[in-house]
Amino acid sequence: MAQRIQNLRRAPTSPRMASALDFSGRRWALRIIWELRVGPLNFRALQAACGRISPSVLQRRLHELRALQIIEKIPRLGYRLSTGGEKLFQVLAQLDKWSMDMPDPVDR
Amino acid sequence: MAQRIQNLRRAPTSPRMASALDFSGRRWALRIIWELRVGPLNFRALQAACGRISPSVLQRRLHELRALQIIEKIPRLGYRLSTGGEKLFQVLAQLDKWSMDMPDPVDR
DNA sequence: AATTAACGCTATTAATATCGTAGCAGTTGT
DNA sequence: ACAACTGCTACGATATTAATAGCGTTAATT
Repeated sequence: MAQRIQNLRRAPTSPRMASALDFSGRRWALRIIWELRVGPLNFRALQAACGRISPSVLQRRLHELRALQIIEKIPRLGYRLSTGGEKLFQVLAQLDKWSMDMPDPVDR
Repeated sequence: MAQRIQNLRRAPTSPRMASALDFSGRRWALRIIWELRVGPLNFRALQAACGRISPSVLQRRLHELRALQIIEKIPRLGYRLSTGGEKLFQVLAQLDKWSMDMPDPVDR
């Protein structure tokens, strides 16, 4: 019963938030945004910046990020954050601050 | 050369931020935190709140989230956000705002 | 006290995602 | 012409997640 009351009070997760969280849960998705924070990077530079991302996944994420209009492709410079992407970066900047006094990482 | 200069200027991603991003990239990780925003939920309620998470993954994430001290287990109420978890929730609240004028979701 | 229901969680196999490597076709620079 | 670099694809191996069933325990109901 206490459970039932709690569920009634709970505002359900919006579909947009659900898909934002879903997308964030795909590997490397947020990292790619983070690596683009300072300026545009091309495919191979982005690959190097991420460390150990495989090119196939990078390619998938870049498509997805473009579909979400978070990044855009520039003819000779590679990829850069869009206006909406910059806003999302602000969120990650908060995460960066949070991570500073975060406990030690946990393996998979 | 322009690339080289850019790399020099770029502050490299800190190890903590890297692992925070890595963890965020595990499926359902952020969603679980989000579902705990209003109050504690037990295992099965969390499972229902997330929609289609499998119990084995939920169990893994709960362990990981506890190791990161983001959530804590309470004897009869289930799981709730810790103090650090609440801070992380603030970050997700920003993401929620961002998601409101986000383009339509993208399939896998 | 007995029964029922809910609980947290594990086990198992199938489906899917990601990795790691090699390499191709096009462009750029020498 | 040539070499180096580019974005990107193909491929088989590995890792992660899904989906379902169900076990042992606890709590509530009768």
